[in-house]
Amino acid sequence: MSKATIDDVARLAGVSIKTVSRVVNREQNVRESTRDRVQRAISELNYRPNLSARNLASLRSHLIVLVYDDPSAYEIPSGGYVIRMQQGVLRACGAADYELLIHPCNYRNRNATDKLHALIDQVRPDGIVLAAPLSNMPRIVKAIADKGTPMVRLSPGKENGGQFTVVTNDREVCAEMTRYLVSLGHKRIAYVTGHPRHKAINNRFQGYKDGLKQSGLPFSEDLVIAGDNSFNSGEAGGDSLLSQENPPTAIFTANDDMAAGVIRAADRRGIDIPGQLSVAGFDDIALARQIYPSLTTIRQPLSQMAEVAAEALISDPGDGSKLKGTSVVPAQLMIRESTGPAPGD
Amino acid sequence: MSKATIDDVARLAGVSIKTVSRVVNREQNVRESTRDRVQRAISELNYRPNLSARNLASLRSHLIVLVYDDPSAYEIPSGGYVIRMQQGVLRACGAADYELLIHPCNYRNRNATDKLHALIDQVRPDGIVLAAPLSNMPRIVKAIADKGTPMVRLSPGKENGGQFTVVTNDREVCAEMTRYLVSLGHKRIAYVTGHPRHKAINNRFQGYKDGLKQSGLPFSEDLVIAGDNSFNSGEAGGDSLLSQENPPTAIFTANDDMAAGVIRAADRRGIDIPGQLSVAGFDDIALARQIYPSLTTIRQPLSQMAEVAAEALISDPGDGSKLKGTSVVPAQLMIRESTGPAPGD
DNA sequence: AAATCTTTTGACAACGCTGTCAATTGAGTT
DNA sequence: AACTCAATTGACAGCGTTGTCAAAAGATTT
Repeated sequence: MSKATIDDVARLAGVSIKTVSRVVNREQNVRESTRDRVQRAISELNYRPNLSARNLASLRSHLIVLVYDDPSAYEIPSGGYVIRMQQGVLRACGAADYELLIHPCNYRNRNATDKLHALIDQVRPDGIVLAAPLSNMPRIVKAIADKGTPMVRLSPGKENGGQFTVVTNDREVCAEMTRYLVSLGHKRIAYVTGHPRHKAINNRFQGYKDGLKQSGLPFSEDLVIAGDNSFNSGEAGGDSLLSQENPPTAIFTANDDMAAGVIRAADRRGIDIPGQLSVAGFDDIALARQIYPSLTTIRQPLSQMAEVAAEALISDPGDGSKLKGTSVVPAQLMIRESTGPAPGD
Repeated sequence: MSKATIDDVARLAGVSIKTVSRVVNREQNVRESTRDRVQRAISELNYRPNLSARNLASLRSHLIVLVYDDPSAYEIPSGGYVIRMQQGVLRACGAADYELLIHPCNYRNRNATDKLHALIDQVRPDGIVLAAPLSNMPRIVKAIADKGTPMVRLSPGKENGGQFTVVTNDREVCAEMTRYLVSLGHKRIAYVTGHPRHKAINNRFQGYKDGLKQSGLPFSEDLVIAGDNSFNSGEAGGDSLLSQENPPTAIFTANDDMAAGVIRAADRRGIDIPGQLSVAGFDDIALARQIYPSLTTIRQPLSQMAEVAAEALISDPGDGSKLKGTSVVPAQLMIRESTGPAPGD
């Protein structure tokens, strides 16, 4: 039932509240002996500084906000994505006695920016971690920047809007995946693109093309199908590709959901994976390990990216000195069962 | 760049700050005309009350905390579960201008309760939504209750620890699923149990037994396999059941992950689902709709439960009058492709 | 021992709001 | 018109911190 305040601690330790404040905030110039005395009083009373009072009196709120595309706007919540980012931010918060407030943001909504403004005005967070695809929407970025709240963008591309941005090497790693498929003997490697709204999607497609070029293979429009990131569009794309006269021996998709769709399409046609067809995705969603065959894919280091972002916000002294440039956290190839040597190779 | 304060609004509207406060808090006894004037000033200045100041001055913090078992403690984050609860709480928060703070709690950790206490002391939330399985751990419940913070427990069972509890009818709905399988002609219906730590798991098992009894079918230990909620344990359980001399024609598992494992085991043996084997799970994770055949399962109304919980906390006037008893939100059977008539029926 | 400088400490005013309680206003009565 | 009572409004003191600035205490130099 404790609700010890700084006054209680000061009284018990026989010092002024200001000195207690100094100890709590790890300030310089407190005699070792008094610091000890205060520390003892703090733990005896189980004192914890009230966040609201701190926030009100100082410029730091000890609050980080994670803003991400509202998953409830989709039929199937792509929860894994969000959870992993949350975990990353929470790791950084936990290490620094910060708390995390979450704010799904539906950018399709007219009042999305109003809500962001309201949030910022009301809670005055020390920083905002802005997830993709919002991090690539000028309207959203501007809404936050206008308020002057420190922000870190999580982005799959290299582009930088002036704020500190944590990125992955989507393009490079997709080229790597493509080269890997080539190294298995595949010559006809198809690609299913995703929803062009996501910047990442283009980077991945570029990476696919880079990989072909680097391997000396020709790029062919016939082997590219437009999907929209959904399982269903992957299934449709797979159907379309596999019904060609000269079907591809490998299909690389811009995300795992679509890869799962491709696998289902192949399943229904009795096509063996990876014997007759190799399939690779992107994301490493939980499903990737659970389907049969398990899916070769690319894992975005979402949780590390979010952690790096939150750390930067927390450790910034307030002048933005830690919030400059770009930090690259590399993605990783996850080779599993769905890819294998090209048939007859 | 707005940072209008209540003083600015008061000045512009030509009233005292107290009157502005009254308007903001929708108090009675403000003349219509002054209310209008204040409202106009508020929207002109884009004023939003500072949350910390409110929190400090009043007993309400406009903050809800969602506490759940730390999913990062597992290998495969069971994110869907958490996301859905978050969505429910957020719905209630959005409707009432509340913010959501999330707090994963690793109960295996010695200092889990300390962290909870720290959180409560620091942010003084208006309420805590406590998710299962934490909601059934006396140590955790007590840690929160000791601080006097209003709390609502989300629980799969009927038990009630003295706090307001939002529950599902796990047991009843599992009996219903069992009866449904019987109605399809199945006589040998196996069951894969989950990790006994979760109270829900026992309720589900009881429901399975209830269903058998209600259908006049005998219960047999031979048809029960112990799993641990993981995909792998489901696969192992499936293998074991399907290698019996007289294998079951239907397998009901305590969660979807294990059901997916069973399906994989059947796949590998070339057993057709639902032709030769019906499989039913519990949870309705995203995977359930994505695998082939799609999974018949039971959907917990997690998001509604969380919403009901948060609403109760938000609407409680502070005397706990809204925080009594138990509220049941029924779960729902999701009949899909993985169940069908018993072979030869 | 006095003078100077540095380190350590404390008094007190914010921070932006709500609660309390008293003052003012307006309506209804006599 | 004076009086009563309810509705409306405002003054002011907190809420628990931190920032500012000055005072006190030590350390160093002369």
